[in-house]
Parts: sequence; C-alpha cells; structure tokens
Amino acid sequence: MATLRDVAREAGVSVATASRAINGLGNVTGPTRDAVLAAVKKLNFVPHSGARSLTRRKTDTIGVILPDLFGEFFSEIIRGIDLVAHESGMHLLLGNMHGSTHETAAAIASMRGRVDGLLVMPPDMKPELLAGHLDPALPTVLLNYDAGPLDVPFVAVDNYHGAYAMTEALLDRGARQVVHIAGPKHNRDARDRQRGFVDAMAKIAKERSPVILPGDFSEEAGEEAARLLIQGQLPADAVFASNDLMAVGCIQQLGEAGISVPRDVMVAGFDDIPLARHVSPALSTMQVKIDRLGSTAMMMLLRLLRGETLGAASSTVLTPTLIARGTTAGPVGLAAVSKAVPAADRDSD
Amino acid sequence: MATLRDVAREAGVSVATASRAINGLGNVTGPTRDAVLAAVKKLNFVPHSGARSLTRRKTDTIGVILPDLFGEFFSEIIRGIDLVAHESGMHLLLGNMHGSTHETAAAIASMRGRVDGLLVMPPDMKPELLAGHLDPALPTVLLNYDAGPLDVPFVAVDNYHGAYAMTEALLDRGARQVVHIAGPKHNRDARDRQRGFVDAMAKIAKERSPVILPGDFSEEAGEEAARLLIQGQLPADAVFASNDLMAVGCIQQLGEAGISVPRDVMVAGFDDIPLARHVSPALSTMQVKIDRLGSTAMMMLLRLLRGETLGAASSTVLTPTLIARGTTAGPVGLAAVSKAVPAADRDSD
DNA sequence: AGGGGCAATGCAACCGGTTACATGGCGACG
DNA sequence: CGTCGCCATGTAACCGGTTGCATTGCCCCT
Repeated sequence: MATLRDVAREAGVSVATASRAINGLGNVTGPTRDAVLAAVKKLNFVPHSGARSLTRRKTDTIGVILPDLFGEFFSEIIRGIDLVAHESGMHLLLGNMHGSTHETAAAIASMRGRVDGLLVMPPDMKPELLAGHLDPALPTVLLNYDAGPLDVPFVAVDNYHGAYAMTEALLDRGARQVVHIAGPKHNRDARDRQRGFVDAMAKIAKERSPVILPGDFSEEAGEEAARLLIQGQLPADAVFASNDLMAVGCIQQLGEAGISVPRDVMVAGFDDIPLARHVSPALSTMQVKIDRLGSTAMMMLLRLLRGETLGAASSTVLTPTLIARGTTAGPVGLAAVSKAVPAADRDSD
Repeated sequence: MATLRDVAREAGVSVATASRAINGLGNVTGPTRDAVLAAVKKLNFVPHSGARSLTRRKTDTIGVILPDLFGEFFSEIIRGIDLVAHESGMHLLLGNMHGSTHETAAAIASMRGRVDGLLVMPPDMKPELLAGHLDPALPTVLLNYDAGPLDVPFVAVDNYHGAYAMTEALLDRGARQVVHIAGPKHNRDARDRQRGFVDAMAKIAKERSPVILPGDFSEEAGEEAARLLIQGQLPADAVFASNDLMAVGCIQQLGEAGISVPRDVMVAGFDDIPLARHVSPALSTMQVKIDRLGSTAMMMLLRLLRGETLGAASSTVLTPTLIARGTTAGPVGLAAVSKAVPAADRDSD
C-alpha cells in the first residue's frame, strides 16, 4: 500500500506539500497540486485513516455500545443513529456487550482512541458502576437510561407513565384481571414499566391484586407466560407484556390453545416494533419511536462534539404514545381510540 | 487522558518496560510489573487503541459495508457477523452506502487504516466497477454477491434455484397464473430470482406467459403490486414476491380488499425474515438463513486474516429451503410440505 | 577475583500521517 | 538597485503506542 512518503517522492515534493495538496489546504501552486494528485492516482494512494486520526485527534467515528443486537428494537436504534451519523460523515463502531456487565467495561475501554464519542445503552447496570467505567473526557450520551446522579446527558423513554397509561387503558376497556409479564429483573426499563403497572393497578383497581409473571423480553418468555396462564388457570382477561416481543409470543401461544384475542383476553405490549402491526390481530402497544431514540441521542452527541456543554439537564425524555390495535379491540373504550390513530400508526411523520 | 509516558514516569521506568508490563510480555520482574500496574490504576490509564493499531498493523476491527440498514434482513446479517466477530474479539465498523454506488467507493476508501478486513455487500454494483475500488491487499469477503470474474471469495444465496423451486411449488400446488413482484432493477439478487421464476414458468407452464410487476423490495411496493393486481383485473391465483417484505405488503393489501389468502390467491416470498412467521396467515417463503450469511462470511474472513489464501473458488453458496406456511396452504401439495418442516421452521440448529 | 552469560531494562526508531516553524525565491517598493 | 515581505515549500517534531537492539547489572563459573 502506498504511503504519503511514496506519493511525495513520486511527485518530487516533500511530504508536507503532498499532505497539503491532498487535503486541499491553501498554499499550494496549481502545478504542484496537479503533480501530487497525479501521483496519488498513479500509486492508488488512499490516506491511512488510522494514522490521520492519531494526529488530528479526531476519528470521525462514534462508538455504539448496545447490550445485544437481537431483534428489531436494536436494529431500529442503529438505523436511527446511522441516519444522523451518516449526514455528518461519521462512522459507527459497534460494541456489543452481549448482556454481560463485565464486558461492558471492556467494550468501553477498547473504544478509547478509536472514537470521538460514545453512545451507550447499559440497561441493567447500576449508575455508580457505570460511572467508574465512563471516561469523563469522552463525550457520551446514554441511550434509554436515566443517568440519575451522574451528570451525563441521556435520551430515555418515559416507561413509567407509558406503562401506567396502558394499564389504565386496559382497565378502562373493561379488563378486571390484568396480568403483567415482566422483563429481566435488573433491566431498568422493565422495572419502570412494572412500577407503572403496579401503581396504576393500585390507584385504579385497589381491590384487585396485581399478578406479575416473570419474563426476559424474549418471545419464548411470552409463550411461557401464556402457558402458565392457561395451565395455572389464572383468572385473567388482559395481559400487559413489558415488551412487544413477549406480547407476540403470548398471543401466539394463546391462539394455539384456542383462546381468542381479544375476545377472551386482551393483550398489550410496549415498544411498537415493526412486527406489532403485522401480527394478527395487530398488537396494541405503547409506541416508542425507537429510531428516534437513536437519532436524538446521536444529535445530542454531535452537539457535544461541537463543543457545547450538555449536562444531564439537557436530556430528552420521549413520551410513548398509546397505539390501540386489534388485540384490545372491542365495542367500547380502546376501540374508539383505535379509529383515531391510523395516521400515527403509519409512522406519519 | 494519561498516556503510556505518564505511566512510565509515575512508575519510574521507561516506556518500553511499561508497555511490556501492561501487555504481559515476559522479561519483566514481579516488582517492576506491580509498580507499573499500580501506576496504571492510579492514573486510570487505558491504552490508546488507535496508536496501538498503527504500530501493530492490526486494528482488530473489520469493516462491514451494507447497502442499507433498513429491515430485518440487514439486522440479521449484522447479528450473524457480530456473533462470530465477538468470539474472536473483533469489532465491527459499520459503513452504510445508502444505496448509492458512489458512496460505496467512499465507504471502502474510508475504511483503509481502520480495519483488518472487509465484508462488503454491493447488491447493485457491476463487478468491474467494484474491482476498481477494492484493495487487493485488504482481506475481503463479499456478501450475497457472486464475484464472477473477480477472484474474491464470497458467500451467496442460490437465488436462481430458490426462485425456480418456489415457482415450481406454486404451480404444483395448482396455481395457473403466477405473478412475480420483482425487486430493484439493478439488484443482482432480484434479477436472479426473476430469472428463476421466468425459467420455471417457461419450462413447466409454457402456455402461460409470465407476468412481472415492478417492485423495490419495500413493503409499499408489495402493497402497490397488490393494488395493481386488484384494479388491473389481472387474472392471478398466486403471487411470488421477490422478497418477504413485499409479500407481506401484498398480503396486507389483498386482505383489505377482501381477497382471501390463500383461498383466492396464494402468496409466497423469499428470505424468511423473522416477521414471516408472524403475519397471518403465516408466509410461505424460501428460507435463507440470513444470520448464516453473515456468520459464514465472517468465518471466511477470519481464515483470510489467519493467512490462509482463499480464492473465489472457496466461496460458499447457501441453498434456500422451501418453507410452506399458511399463505400457500391447501388440501394438497405445499400443505404436505408444511407438515414436514416445523422443526426447520423453528431454527432448530 | 575476574570474565562470561543471561535476564531486565532503556534508548530510539518506527507506524503514517499532520503541522509549527524555518527557509528560500520572488516581486514590489523606496 | 537594494531591501523588505509574502508565499510556496521543506524540515522535523509530534500523535501514542510497539519493538529491535544496546546497555546494564547480577550471578555463576574457573
């Protein structure tokens, strides 16, 4: 591979001049520039970005650290990030912590010197622990994580009120026994959603004690919960799953058992993954504009990179929207909402 | 940020010794090593991967260049790649060409010096053109692209025979008028699938001329095709879409028009994206193990990086499997297959 | 006690660019 | 016609590590 030295020699100039010509800096005569560019073409020279970023102290790359890459949730986030990053000519370096807290530290560390900024989504990490691993000198925005005491800007989803609203809606719709399928124990989103559910139940339906089944955000967990529901003879006329994937698994399993959704039992999810529109009946859910989560975070990061100082105070909290579809359809209540939202439903903006 | 020099000074040793201690090379006394590691801890030193990779001539990163990031197809590929990459401690640098051929060149160029190898998916690029942009010194594996004259290893899907088989199956099943929804004009996958369709029609159903509707792999294109079908009064009892997303859009639109799938018209797709199982009725499709596409390519790339020489000859062609589900269900034909494949359907391996 | 050998450590070049500063040639000015 | 200043170009230091080779110091041997 040709280096800048090679180009300079070929063109009969010094490396400094070659560098200036290539980067279009001023102070280079026409003929000189042409000679250099000719040499570039002849030798097929491509600048070595690694070396370049060493001196420029700028890599034009941002690191994205996600807990996993499975499912539409993460791919939508990446797409959202990429959308904005690409406009600014930034590259994305993917780091996958594969669910392990220990690997998170390694992932963050290995990014040093490779990236100009970091987008981190640490859904089941304690803030104190996280703080120890983040480099305060590296612009960082947290994804889907309220940093709490940390002064790190974040983009989060109002999981609590979203879950509260959904629970409320199910009760409004006439549900008497709402069962919640929880997410992973240490996952902060899952916990906030569960809190929202519990609080809504407590406030609105005091007499009914909330039933919570364990889950882990996977489709299988939703199926398992449905089986528990059926076999365990749990009296339930509505299921609120902590995410869409579990809701989908649940619907699927209920269907196989001959239980009709929504006639026998209503089902609701959270996230509005693209799949939600396509299952049958279509899944009612709290819509989080997932790609927005990514693009908003990326935009904040760009501002940080431009030198603005953003503290935790500048964080964004996205409010999820209730999208009522078939799984909670019926003669009254949610059904009415259902008619009102097709535009939003189609990602109208 | 602390540098190696700082650590060395703090520990009272030379940078060389500090470097050796940190990297666990031999030739360092116990006490010396301890002093260095203590300094590392004290100064919170994290090695600068950029600088490191400059001397080591190794970045532990591989570049992934995809035409887009939209939809499950790409996210599955990335997941497959990551799975293997992560095991080998490799990072992924994402380059998105956003559909533009021109950007492909830029994307490839900007990877120089950042990555040890490249995984490229250039679905609508001519081989000659591609050849001009690839760096022969950089280990590269092509994704879903038969390099033809180029001596570059690739992982591809046997689109032609897959489409042939699916068309055959639809005709077997009793379809008389099969309509094909094509993919983007310049997309090689799409063209191979179309060829497979046309050839199968020609061989098996000579008397019926194949009808081909335009498409671009998007859900909307599928809807549009369905509308054409309905309004245009095209006589059709089966639709074979060039990919699943279009098939899904088509089903959706047919349903809204009150046309029953599969009773009035059968529908089939290609790819077997996760969504395919979930639409209703479930979509019959040619299953491509999409994540396998990524992981296989990544494994080949790792072999290249280990120094093995793999030419185009060592390429892998994945054969898609027919998965019959509800959209082609009926009393005979595909329905029988349908019973036989649930294991494969669940990604049993 | 002196010399040889080996392991631990230091020095300095190097990876491939960028850039501050030095240099030198030229035209414009008095 | 001599001098000043500007602009194109060159020299070399630097980014932050790694590593080949030189050096040092210790132990062991004769």
